[in-house]
Amino acid sequence: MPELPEVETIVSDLRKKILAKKIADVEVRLPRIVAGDFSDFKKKLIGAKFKSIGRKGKYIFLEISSVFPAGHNTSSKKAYLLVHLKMTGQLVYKDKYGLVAGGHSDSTDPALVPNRWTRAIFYFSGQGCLFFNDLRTFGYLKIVGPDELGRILSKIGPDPVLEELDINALAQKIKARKTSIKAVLLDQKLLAGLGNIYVDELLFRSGIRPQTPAGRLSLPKIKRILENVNPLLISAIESRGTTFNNYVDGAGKSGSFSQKLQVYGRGGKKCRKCGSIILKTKVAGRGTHFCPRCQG
DNA sequence: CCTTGTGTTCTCCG
DNA sequence: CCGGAGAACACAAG
Repeated sequence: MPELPEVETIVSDLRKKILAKKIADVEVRLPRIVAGDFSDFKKKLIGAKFKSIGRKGKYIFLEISSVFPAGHNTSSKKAYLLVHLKMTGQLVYKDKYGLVAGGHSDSTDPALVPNRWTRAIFYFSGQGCLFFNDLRTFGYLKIVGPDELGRILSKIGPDPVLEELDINALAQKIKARKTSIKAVLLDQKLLAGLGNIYVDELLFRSGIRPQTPAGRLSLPKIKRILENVNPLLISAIESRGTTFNNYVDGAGKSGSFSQKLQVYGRGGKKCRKCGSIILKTKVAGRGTHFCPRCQG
């Protein structure tokens, strides 16, 4: 599951590889993953370049710069390629297309692209391809203008890696919620970028049980959680993200933060801090892992 | 049956 | 009956 650290790793990888390369062609193998106007999709992309790549929370947006000849009317509004990877989406850049004969592979090895989960391919002039792979096809690609992009990004809360969080204001909001602290932290409208893995890890670091009603936590405890968010995400980015099932970086390689997970996916195993058995339950409809001793 | 991110819809409560 | 909150569902495939 790509969450903020994984998306950040992909974005920084792609910035080094695809910016200012002319898009020679776009192949869409599963039209369903293109949201919005399909004919507009190719029209806007082919012949253009990606001028910059941005991110907020788990949303990725690539600024499209047209490359019309001088004198051509380019006054039309800016366009962006908006990408959401949802649970199993990948964006993988390769210098060369087709490491597999026939351009089709059943291997889950992301080094072997395209494969049967490749949904779209961007071919750059000269050399280089960007593959959008998605096993479960929840992810999408969409051409959006500045207005729509702004509308989407304004619906989600601050990004704890890109912005300084207003801890006091956020703590007040959390205090007002009656649902579990885990459900609150998963809510992208409060804070953008946390998903199931990092919420479990964050609550372990903070010594708080995921099922605790948010409003029953003391303000100091809530602030402690919020102060832990940035360091946790930064350290995950330094490990290039968590590969648990499906995630790979912009070059198709795994992240190593999986080795540093304290609770996620460790149900039944010993807590690395106190030796207690990590419990697995369901909170907010999600698989939830916690240490009964370290987390109150 | 399980896994999960997000958008939508349903249900509950005051 | 309304608004808001929170829960449940839909989506998909292995």
